Amino acid sequence: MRTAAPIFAALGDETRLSLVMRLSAGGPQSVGRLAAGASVTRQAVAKHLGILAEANLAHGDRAGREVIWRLDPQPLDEARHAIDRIAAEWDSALTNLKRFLEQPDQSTS
Amino acid sequence: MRTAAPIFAALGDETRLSLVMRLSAGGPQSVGRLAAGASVTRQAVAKHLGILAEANLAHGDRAGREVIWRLDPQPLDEARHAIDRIAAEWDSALTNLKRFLEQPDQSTS
DNA sequence: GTAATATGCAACTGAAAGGTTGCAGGAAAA
DNA sequence: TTTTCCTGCAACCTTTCAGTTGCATATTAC
Repeated sequence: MRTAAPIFAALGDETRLSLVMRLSAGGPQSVGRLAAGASVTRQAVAKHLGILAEANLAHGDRAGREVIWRLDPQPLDEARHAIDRIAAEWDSALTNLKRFLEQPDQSTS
Repeated sequence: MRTAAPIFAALGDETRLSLVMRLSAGGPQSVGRLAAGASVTRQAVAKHLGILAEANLAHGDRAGREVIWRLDPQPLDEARHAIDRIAAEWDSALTNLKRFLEQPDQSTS
């Protein structure tokens, strides 16, 4: 579960999240093409892609003189499961609290 | 959608993710109790709680001389929807690619 | 009232993150 | 073979972040 933190951290940057969105919507793309649509330099984009790769969220394959980057969906599942687990436990905690509050106090009988 | 990045960023720290997990599993707790189970100082925990509050993931209510912190589940939903959207578009991109590859080349006929 | 407990605020430090510029190297086009 | 294009590497700068220590404040307990 602690392994989910780096994934969230990788998604927790506006530029990187934008790259992930464009990779998911537009399919595999080269570094240059991704950089052309970004508001930062190509080197900054390359750095962000490297961070996504370290989180196993994406990887690039060389094709001639360009490198094509594509998403890697498994870590997304892990992140989603982490959120699901938090939400589920939180819901059950709320349910337990509600049950506790609604239960008549039996010590007064 | 860009609003999801701060939420991911808030979840992208091990200490904070651990706090979120404990709040979801153990229910509302005071700062001191959360700090007692953490590996960092109470002030560090307080800072992290403040960051979670800025991301609207949690909030604290004063109760006497302590402050009770509880989770705020709505932003979690937003984060989950962001992941769902990425995964959905990614799946459709894969499906389109597969369809393209499997389609017989009609220009050769 | 005094002591103990729980929290908040402020200043400081070290490290990491995001960004840039400049240059080098390899592949493709002329 | 030159020239152009795409990418990687390295150094540097600035800002942010995580964490700490020390002190002040408010509330409960004695």
